[in-house]
Amino acid sequence: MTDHEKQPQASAGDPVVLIVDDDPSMRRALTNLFQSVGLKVEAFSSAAEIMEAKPPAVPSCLVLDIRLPGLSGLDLQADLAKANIHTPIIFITGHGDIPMTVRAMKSGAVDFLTKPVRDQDMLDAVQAAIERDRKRRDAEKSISGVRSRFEGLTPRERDVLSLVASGLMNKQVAAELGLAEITVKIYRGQIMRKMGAKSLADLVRMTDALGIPRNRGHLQT
Amino acid sequence: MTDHEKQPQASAGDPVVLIVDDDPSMRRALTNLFQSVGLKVEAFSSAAEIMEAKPPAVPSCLVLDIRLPGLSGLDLQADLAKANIHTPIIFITGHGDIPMTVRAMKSGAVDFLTKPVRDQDMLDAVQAAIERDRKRRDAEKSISGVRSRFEGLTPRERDVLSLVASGLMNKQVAAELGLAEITVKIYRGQIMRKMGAKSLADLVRMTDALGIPRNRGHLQT
DNA sequence: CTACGGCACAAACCTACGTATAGCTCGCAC
DNA sequence: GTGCGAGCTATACGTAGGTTTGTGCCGTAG
Repeated sequence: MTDHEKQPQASAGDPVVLIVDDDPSMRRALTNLFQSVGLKVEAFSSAAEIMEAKPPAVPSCLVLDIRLPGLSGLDLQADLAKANIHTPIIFITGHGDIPMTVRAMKSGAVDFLTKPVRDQDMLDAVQAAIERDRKRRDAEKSISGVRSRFEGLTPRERDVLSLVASGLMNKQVAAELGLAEITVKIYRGQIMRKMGAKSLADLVRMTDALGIPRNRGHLQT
Repeated sequence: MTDHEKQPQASAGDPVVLIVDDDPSMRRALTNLFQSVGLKVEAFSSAAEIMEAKPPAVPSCLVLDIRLPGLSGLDLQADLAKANIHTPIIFITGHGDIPMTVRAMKSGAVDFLTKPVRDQDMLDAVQAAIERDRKRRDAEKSISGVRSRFEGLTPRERDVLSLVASGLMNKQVAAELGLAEITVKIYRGQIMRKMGAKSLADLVRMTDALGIPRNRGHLQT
């Protein structure tokens, strides 16, 4: 084995900072700044340009000038949200106003910096943004496996799963679905195997993570 | 208080808007605005003044001028957070800047409006803020009962609960705690009764809501 | 001292859970 | 048709979960 180290899956690879700014000197300055602390950088000059690039597969963040040729930074933010891309965004502005700031922050921006930007502020913001993205990706990944296994269930198995995870006994599930108790038991076993759940507690947490509706749920005062 | 309206309050009472502004004319204008749409209002002229009042027990929100005598609006926001009071805050400012806005929004403000404030903007913001507070209160209430019941558990019962909710079988819990299986069964029954859980699924969701650490949890890819 | 609550265990008993083996129908793809 | 998978059920058996009744120890509050 040349490579006995199993490092990569800890939490994805090296993070990358995506810069979108139409000012070449600004791009260069930011690139140098981020590279000086060991961050990878990709720079773009317009919103359209970055929309064509594929979303990065590693923890990343966007540094956007709010004033861009074509789509503005805020428009790009909205488009990314619509495209279900949740890369954290840091805005930079030369002459921004408060309503603009509020709109950006309400839409989930991590920060909104005014020119001239202090290097340390920018690095702090990027640090926080990348950390946020890393957490989001970890959470995403942890349920993607569960979700794909759920897709592998038959419709009937999903019915049973829903009721079992609600806390019903096998006989109650059977009555609810018009089945024999033994049938429910067998489905239940298949569900546990297919979902890779080692206990009912596992199964309950999986269904909650997937947002499966509870047909008989409760948690009152 | 002649209150002829008999409103059957579905969940919690009438919401109230708390205004903090040192300008009497502003207080009057805001009070009139909110009352015109049927909202209750309490007005204060300084941060110190509102800190002495007791936190409201109904869905509410704060409308703060950012520039106040004594503690500023941002300071008040920080103090409230430290005091574990999470009433949503809407800021108003005459001459705010962007860093101030960012700081307020990052600290959880729902909105940040600039003078002159358009009535509709203010009402929309208050509406959103109150709705947020209502949701938070509902969530809070739904676990407060669970939490108090958990407090009623003996230390040993909590040990067992933790392991049972992790998905261990009774015999495994017994081995882990150095007990006989029968003892675990008895504790388990007491836990179910004390917590008011009608099923293991209930119990698992309660422990998760309480943030009880899992001693043998898993949910990997 | 006595009473009480937490902790721990045991025998007996019942219910619920889970699997294996086996058999059936139906619809669909080859 | 033949095969296949989903769906459904049954008998049988073993394991896990859960309650009841009763016993005992320990420490502390009254």
